Amino acid sequence: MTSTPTDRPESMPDEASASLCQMRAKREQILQGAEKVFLASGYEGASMSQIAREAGVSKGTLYNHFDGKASLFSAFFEERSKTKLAAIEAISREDGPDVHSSLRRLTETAIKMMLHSTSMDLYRIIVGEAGKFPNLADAFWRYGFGRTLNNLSDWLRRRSDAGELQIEDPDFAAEQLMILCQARIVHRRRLMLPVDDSPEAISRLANITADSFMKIYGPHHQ
Amino acid sequence: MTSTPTDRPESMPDEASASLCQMRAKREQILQGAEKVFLASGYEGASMSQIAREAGVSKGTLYNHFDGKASLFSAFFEERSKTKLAAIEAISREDGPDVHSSLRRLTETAIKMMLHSTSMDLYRIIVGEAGKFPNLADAFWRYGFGRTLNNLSDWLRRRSDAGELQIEDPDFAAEQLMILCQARIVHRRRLMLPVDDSPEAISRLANITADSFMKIYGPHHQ
Amino acid sequence: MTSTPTDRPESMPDEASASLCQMRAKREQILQGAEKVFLASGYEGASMSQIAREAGVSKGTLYNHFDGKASLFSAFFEERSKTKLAAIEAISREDGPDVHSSLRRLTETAIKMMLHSTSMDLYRIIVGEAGKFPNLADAFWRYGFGRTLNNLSDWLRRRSDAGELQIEDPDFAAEQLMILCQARIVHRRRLMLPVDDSPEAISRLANITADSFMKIYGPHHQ
Amino acid sequence: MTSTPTDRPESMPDEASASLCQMRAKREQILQGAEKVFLASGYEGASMSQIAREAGVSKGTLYNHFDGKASLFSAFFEERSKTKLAAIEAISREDGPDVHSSLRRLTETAIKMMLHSTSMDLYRIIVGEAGKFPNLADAFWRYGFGRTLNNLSDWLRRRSDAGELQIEDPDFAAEQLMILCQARIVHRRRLMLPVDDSPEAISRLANITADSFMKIYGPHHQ
DNA sequence: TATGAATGAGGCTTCATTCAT
DNA sequence: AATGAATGAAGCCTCATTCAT
Repeated sequence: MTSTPTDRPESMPDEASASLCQMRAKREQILQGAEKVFLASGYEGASMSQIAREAGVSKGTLYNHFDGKASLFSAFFEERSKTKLAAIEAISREDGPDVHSSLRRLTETAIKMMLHSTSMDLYRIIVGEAGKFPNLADAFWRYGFGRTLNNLSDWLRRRSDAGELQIEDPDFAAEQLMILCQARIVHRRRLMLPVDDSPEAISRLANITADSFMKIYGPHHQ
Repeated sequence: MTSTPTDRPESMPDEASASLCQMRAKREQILQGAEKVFLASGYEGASMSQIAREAGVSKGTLYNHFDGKASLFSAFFEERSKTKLAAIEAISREDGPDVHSSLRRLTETAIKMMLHSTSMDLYRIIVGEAGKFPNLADAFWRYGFGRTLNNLSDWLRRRSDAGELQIEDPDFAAEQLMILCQARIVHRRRLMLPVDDSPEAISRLANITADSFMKIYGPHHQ
Repeated sequence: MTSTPTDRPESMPDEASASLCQMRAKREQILQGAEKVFLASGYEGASMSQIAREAGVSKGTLYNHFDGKASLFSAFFEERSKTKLAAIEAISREDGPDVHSSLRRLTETAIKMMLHSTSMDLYRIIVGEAGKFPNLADAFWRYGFGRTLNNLSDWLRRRSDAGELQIEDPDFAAEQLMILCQARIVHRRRLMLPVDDSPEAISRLANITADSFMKIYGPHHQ
Repeated sequence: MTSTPTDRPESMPDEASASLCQMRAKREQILQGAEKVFLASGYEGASMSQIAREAGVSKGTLYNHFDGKASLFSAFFEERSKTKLAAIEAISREDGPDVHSSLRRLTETAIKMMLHSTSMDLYRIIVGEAGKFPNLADAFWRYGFGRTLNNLSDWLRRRSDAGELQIEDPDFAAEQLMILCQARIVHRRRLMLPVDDSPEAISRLANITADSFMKIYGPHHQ
């Protein structure tokens, strides 16, 4: 931001920067191969050869960039959690007057998000491998669920402060909302059970869920 | 030919029954080894040698009783789903006059159930391997979650019919109740995240959850 | 032949003879299973379990009747060489006046004999396993090829003595005749090469072969 | 970029060619181990460990060079059929005036050829495994017997055209000659039967065989 | 730094054989 | 004598990793 336009003039970009670029590129290339294979086969089921083939590099290169299979797996998982996990970010847009319809939009977004294939796959991976890679779940939570919960919690607090909702513990309320969104579809999908996930079904579920949430935290009619 | 009509009426003490007994015993022995190893290492991570060692039988014996690794895994998973998955069964005991306190007991039971180590481990396994063993998730659901949902749904319908609750879709309500129970503790535990699962924390969560459910489906104050 | 009808009256046929019969029957049953499997898969390729299954007996029974796999294989091979290997036996029928047409019948018989599936399979087995079971080839020769050669040699000697053929070494001549019969069809079939083995092709080959033999050993036209 | 137009004109001494050389060497090394073991034990009897040990490489290396046991076996067999199977090639040297003595030389060469240990071993292998590897017999025929037959057939046709022999079907005559050479010694040796294969015995047999052939196809004394 | 051949441990499975019933 | 469960050695193959080029 505050850097002058002539940052790093013409002195050293010859090799160092070029090779750095290439390194980064190769690394990303490898991570893409790793993503494909790990998501498809899990940690134990994946093989370094397969990853190398998928990434279009040699097996040796894998070991030039990462310490080994476990290391590559961790890198892949954290990297992808960071970049590919969706979170409800644009929540401030929902600061309009109608809480109820905002909630309906939010629940629908949340359900779709959790059904998204990458989220699903990462969830399955992390639940399956959490025993072997306990630290990864943290990244998964931080970049995925946790981020959404924070945003949601802030929003709920604001609306509660505004009197539109009656929430004592916004953190917990956010978590309740998110978990309610998992009923019926998301929960079953994680087990690969057959389920109707048509847009209509999702929309219907989102509405009921928002309604339920309003019943819990909506302003009491008295 | 000359046997009386009451030939061995209640049993068959021959060798057949003895050897059958032994077979069953060995099978169970193997399943116990399999359980230990599969729960600890997952499907791919487990090795037949390890299982044989843990079960105290030779590697060959594994193949006398099961067709192979996948078959043993399926048998272990279905068997354990059937026998070890808890479900809320004794729900009719809760047919007392006070719905709210019944619900509190139910939520607490449900949370404890889902936190139980076997349920947890089976959940982690099945989520991780559902892609490779799609039929197993079905067993997991049928013997675990599904059974509880059915029982709960019946109970809710009865109380709704009795006017103590106002529920249109008891199946869905049951699912909402169960999923609400997973907020905060169960959900985090599945990812091996640190969480306060002390009895007090559980009790508190159970109460809040029951309260929330009552807000959704309780009789409207008029 | 000279036995009275009351041979072995009623004294001992109870168990001993009955059990002896059963033993023989089981043995034969096993040998049939062994034949099927060994012919299909060779010695190393066959498994005792497979043989037991095919024979309809338990694996243990195999070891009650034979010392082990090698022993069973030897027994099967010798037994089948003895009973199933065809040899040109009814050669004296060919003592009619016309040597040439007798020869044509003989060559056709010989070719068909060597093409017969059991002969073929036994030949393939013994050539493949001769290194491991050197003694078996002897049985194969004695009951198969050798027997035919002897018969043929005798016949040739007789016709030579009768002046119809001019043969100095009937043993060798017999061998030449038999080996000439293997040209074109038999030889190729042993290698599983595609070949026309229709009755017409066989008949044609038999004729040419007989003609060739007559050219070698027929009475010189003077 | 700055390379002269005569950049590496006749070879490519880079790493590529060096590593290619090494690959070929290792491959040959493996094939030698395979040859030793397969010839001694047959396909099923051979073990990959044994081959690796005999070849002086690790078991894994076998699989870097060949797809598996069957693949290695095929490669070994075709390779050895191509390079080690003898065929009567220098047959045109026999275009001298004396057909009979040429034939005697040919028969002796043929008998020795077929008795040669590699031919024998390959024959035994292919007859034993032709059921499992049908395509290999083809290679065996093409590089061994078939090649000789072709050469011989051409030669016979020439001598027949020259009026020295009277042959209508040179292909078949060639096959008869070759098969006649297998009487007595070759045929028995394939079954590992004891046989006198001294040079004198071979020479005697060769002469008789040539004589017999001349009786069939020699110019008719009129 | 990129390559990919080499390694050898270890995985799943089959097999001949034994032995208690 | 018949059974078939148990055994453990051995078979084929794959894998993560190393290292010379």
